[in-house]
Amino acid sequence: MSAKAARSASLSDAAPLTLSEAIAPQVFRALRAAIVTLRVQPGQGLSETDIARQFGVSRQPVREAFIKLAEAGLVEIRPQRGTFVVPITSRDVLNAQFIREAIEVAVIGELASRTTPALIAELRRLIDEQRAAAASDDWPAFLALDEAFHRTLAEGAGRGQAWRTLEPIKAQMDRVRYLSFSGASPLPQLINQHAAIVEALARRKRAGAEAAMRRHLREILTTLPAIRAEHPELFEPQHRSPATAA
Amino acid sequence: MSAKAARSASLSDAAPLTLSEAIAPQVFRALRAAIVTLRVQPGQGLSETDIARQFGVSRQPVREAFIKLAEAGLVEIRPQRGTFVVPITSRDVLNAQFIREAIEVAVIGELASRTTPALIAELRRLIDEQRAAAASDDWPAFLALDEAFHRTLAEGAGRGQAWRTLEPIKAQMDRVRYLSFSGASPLPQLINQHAAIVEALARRKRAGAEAAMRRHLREILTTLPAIRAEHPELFEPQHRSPATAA
DNA sequence: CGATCCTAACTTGTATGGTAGTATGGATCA
DNA sequence: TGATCCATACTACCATACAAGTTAGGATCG
Repeated sequence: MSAKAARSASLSDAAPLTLSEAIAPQVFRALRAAIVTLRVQPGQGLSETDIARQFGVSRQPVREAFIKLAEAGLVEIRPQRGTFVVPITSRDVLNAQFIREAIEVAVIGELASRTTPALIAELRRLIDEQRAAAASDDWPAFLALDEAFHRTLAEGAGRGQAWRTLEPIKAQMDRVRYLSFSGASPLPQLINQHAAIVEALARRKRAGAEAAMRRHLREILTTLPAIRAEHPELFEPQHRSPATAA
Repeated sequence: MSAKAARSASLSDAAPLTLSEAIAPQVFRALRAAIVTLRVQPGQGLSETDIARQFGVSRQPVREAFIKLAEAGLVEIRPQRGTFVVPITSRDVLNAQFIREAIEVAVIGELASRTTPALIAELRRLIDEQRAAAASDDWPAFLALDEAFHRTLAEGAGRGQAWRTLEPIKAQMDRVRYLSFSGASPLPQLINQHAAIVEALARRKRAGAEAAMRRHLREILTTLPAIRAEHPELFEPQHRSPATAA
């Protein structure tokens, strides 16, 4: 059909699009997942008409999904020109990390003085499951369990709302995290950091819990350069390397 | 025309709706301003058709504005039922305050070690203007200058992006701040807090600057109960006073 | 051969029509 | 008098049509 450049072959692979829910949010989630898992790569153009055809719906819900993706900073809508997946930029990743660290450290600080044995047990159960996922090298499962771990912390502190506002910001980091499965951060190390956080919480050591969380969340700062070096085509072009051009 | 309950008489008062920009964001900003300044009050219903008529546009851009308002937590879209301005809830205000404090304290902490004389001068200039606004009891001008003060801090720390992500969250607090003009927090006190922050920054006292910012941002926590008592109709009904329900 | 202009095929933005679902008010019946 | 049922008038959501603008490519002219 389209003689244009690389178009994603199939976005609606695992997209049954139930009718019990509005279409627009379903399309949004499907596209976000496709972007975060890099099935559609930075720089690629997304056409409302094209995506609508793939999902078998009209342009309207697709358009609304595009707007939400743009607010999350995953695509850029250029009026009358096109919509494009934005490249990963160190600037955006670092900014997302900064915001996430500020909020999650504050959450863990509050939680240290109001933690309950039930919560500690729940967190330890999640860590056990993470060890199981690591043992079978199931990276997607670990990502989901990691997400559950941090969300449980936020909800335990009564800050579930804060976690929800964090989600669009986290999306900026998720593409990098998805690339980390190549082994940038060994899973046992991440899991041990989780364990250290829970240990400090169990002993109600506020400063210790905050420091442990900070160390954990700064892991991405050390892995980012390696990932960028490994996949330069996914990142924005380097500022100015004097000896590269055509 | 409409025999329904109280409809806002005129939303398009100061809404020329320039053609050089897309309509949807303009409608969004106009509606947000109307909600934040309480020209449309909590509980009030907003109809796509009605608003579209008032602005002289179609329903589509109005719908997109509604979606963005819903993401900011200012309205609630109930499918096939209607869109309603959500009441102010202590829970949401407290949550917004929590997130804002976490981020702004982190920003001021970073800024303490990288501040410049030019930035300090700029901040002091803003404080002078705030004193002038206070002297003439110009509350809207003070609100704008307060916003500029905090934004300048964030941009000075190289965290302008963080400030932008904070904006939709701040909207939750803005309705309360708008009500504060009745004198909940005396302006000189707020300005002195600003001055204390800048003073700590100028002396590069990181802990002091963080503490001063924390004190400043927690001001709303003390004024909130009074404002709620003064305008109970703008807030959600009280949770459960033990002597009312079954 | 080279630069310029113009046409045609895209893009997003907006307007309008139609559909499914919900709330409301009045008529009907016990 | 009271409760129940039903028709009507809303609502948000989706589909489709149109408009405004941009870009790419080919024809034309120098």
